[in-house]
Amino acid sequence: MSAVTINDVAREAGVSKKTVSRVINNEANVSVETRDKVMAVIQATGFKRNPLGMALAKNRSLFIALLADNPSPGYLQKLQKGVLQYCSESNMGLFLYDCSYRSPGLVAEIEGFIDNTLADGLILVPPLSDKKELLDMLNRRKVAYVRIGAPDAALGDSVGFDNQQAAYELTRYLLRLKHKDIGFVLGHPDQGSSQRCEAGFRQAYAEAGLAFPEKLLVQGYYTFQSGVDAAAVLLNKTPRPTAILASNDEMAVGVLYSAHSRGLKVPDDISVVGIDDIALSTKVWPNLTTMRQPITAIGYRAAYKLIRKLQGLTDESPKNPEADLLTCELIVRDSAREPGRH
Amino acid sequence: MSAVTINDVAREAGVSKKTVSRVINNEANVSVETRDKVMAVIQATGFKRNPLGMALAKNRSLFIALLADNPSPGYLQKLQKGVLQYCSESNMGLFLYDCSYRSPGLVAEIEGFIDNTLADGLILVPPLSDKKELLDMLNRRKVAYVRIGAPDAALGDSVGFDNQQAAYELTRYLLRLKHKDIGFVLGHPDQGSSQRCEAGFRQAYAEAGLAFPEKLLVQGYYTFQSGVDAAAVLLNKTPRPTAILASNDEMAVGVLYSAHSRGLKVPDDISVVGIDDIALSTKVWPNLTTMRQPITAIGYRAAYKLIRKLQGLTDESPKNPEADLLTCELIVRDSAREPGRH
DNA sequence: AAGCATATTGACACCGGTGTCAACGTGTCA
DNA sequence: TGACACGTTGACACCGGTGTCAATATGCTT
Repeated sequence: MSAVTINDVAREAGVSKKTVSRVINNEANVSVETRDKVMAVIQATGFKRNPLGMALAKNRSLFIALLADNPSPGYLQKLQKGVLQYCSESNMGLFLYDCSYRSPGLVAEIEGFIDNTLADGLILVPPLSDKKELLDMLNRRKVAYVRIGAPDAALGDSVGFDNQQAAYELTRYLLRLKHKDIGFVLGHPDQGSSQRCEAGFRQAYAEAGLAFPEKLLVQGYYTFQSGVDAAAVLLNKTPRPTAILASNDEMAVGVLYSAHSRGLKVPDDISVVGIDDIALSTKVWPNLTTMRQPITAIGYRAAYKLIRKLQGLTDESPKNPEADLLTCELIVRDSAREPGRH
Repeated sequence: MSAVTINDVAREAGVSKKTVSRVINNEANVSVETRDKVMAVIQATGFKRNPLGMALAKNRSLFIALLADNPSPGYLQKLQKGVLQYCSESNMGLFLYDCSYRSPGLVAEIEGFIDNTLADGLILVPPLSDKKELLDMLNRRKVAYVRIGAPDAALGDSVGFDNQQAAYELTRYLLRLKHKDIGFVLGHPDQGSSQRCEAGFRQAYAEAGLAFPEKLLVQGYYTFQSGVDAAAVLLNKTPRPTAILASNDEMAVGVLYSAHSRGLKVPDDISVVGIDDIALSTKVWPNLTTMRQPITAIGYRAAYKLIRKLQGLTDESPKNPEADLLTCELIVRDSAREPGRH
């Protein structure tokens, strides 16, 4: 029990505890001498303010939570890393909460979580970040949040990146490589990012003056297994597509797997590309060509926005809204090349 | 603000707030009528106890934390899942904290984290769970903890599985397949699990009456990259080993990668096996033969032990110490077979 | 020198619960 | 009937901080 309390410091320094409170909160109107005296005692005793006492008095805990279900583990991992990093830097505690997007009691469950922890801010990972009932509940209870995903003024603050742009550029890349029959694996139909990806595919085809291969559009769900399954469908088509573009890397790795298990060589027999650049993409063979999404940076930025908001500070870069829509980058590795070069 | 407080309930029910406190804590010596009356008001108002008030009064938060650095992301992911599951079930909040095992200020940093969050229990993931200075600090500050890893009476409670047994059985499996020249990739030299794996390898060789191939023992660090590097060394040996056993799956996948990039076919040209059975092992091609470690169950059990301890309850299975040393299981997939069957 | 604005400080109540202890009513035993 | 154990209940202080407001000291104006 190193439990030095504010009372101990006050007594030791010969001031009231309110004055000590003023010093530790850096409030104005404390004379220099008093401040120095109190600071000295704080140093000497190793006093640390009890966050629970503060939380109770201020009705504001110093905890935020990351709410996620688990579409692509690698995505979540990188996001979590960025969030955690800013939390550490700003001495905030980060709660973790796993929930199931499809659970009927989801909103009540999350409400219970908030009651249990009194987290005063939440970071919402897709597809949670698009769930209207959830956002309504948070607004009603005045719980601050930042959404990961596409900006939508009606839904509140968000940090994300431009899926459509990513899919567009990636498609253009494949078209430049002279692929004609490209198979597309969509993301989860409930998630907006999936539709934006599709729009990107179409946009690239339209600009190239080509007809979009509707038959080669297959539904996926952002999971590895859905990538495996989608590829199984695509690889049975005649003519077989010469390239497959998956809406995230987790699925692209599933496509890779599916191709391997049919004895197809990547990229000789078929090219495969994804979006995200998760750690997995450089652990599989061949390494995945992908659009890099700065996931960790997004997590960091989301935590930053949320915590600044809680502290009542404004975003330091209000003139710079694109800071919340990070850009992607094509990472060329070994899973795609020109077709028909056996 | 649904903020119904204990005072509101007390007033409404016409009793003192202490009595309400008794009811919500399920204390004895409350008459049935009083209890029912209070319960009714609680239901009607939707009262939820404020965990911060409780924490302050009882000097016991309802939060625990998972402390980890990040050797194998897939391992951590599964562990986290198990921990989170029990936390949800018991209404505990789970803080996450990433730290760097090698950081010189590690102990002070973690102490700061505890001061910020007042977590009253910690789950320590290897290699943190072997760090003597850290455990000393926690004991001094009376912070409860449960270690993930091998039991060691001197170090405190732990949950783990038997690495030596796993390595032993896996080696036997390869020997049964008639492999002679097996390459071994060790884990991180600072972690006890690594030494236990090595002991398992040797034990299997000794029992089979074979000389242990000292030259085929290579240092790894439990990371993907260290697996890649170790395999690069092993694959240059003459004669080349016909199988490589890595001390975890993350490294085994690295070995797989290394083999692929030299144009070797797995398992035709070389067999590769790992330990853990993380999600990654079924996402790579070919699927990894491995010893399954019930990682999620270990996380669950660790959270269980910790939280029971905090509640002052004893483990429900005291006569069953092996509940804390979970058993492993050989999972035969496609990355290993008899050698020389081109 | 009186009048006033401003800076500094502390007393006190309060945040939402829990621990201690005394007061009360009831039943049992001698 | 008195003594005593026991079950039930509430008054009050307390956990460790913060908000409000009044008290005091200081400097400036006129």
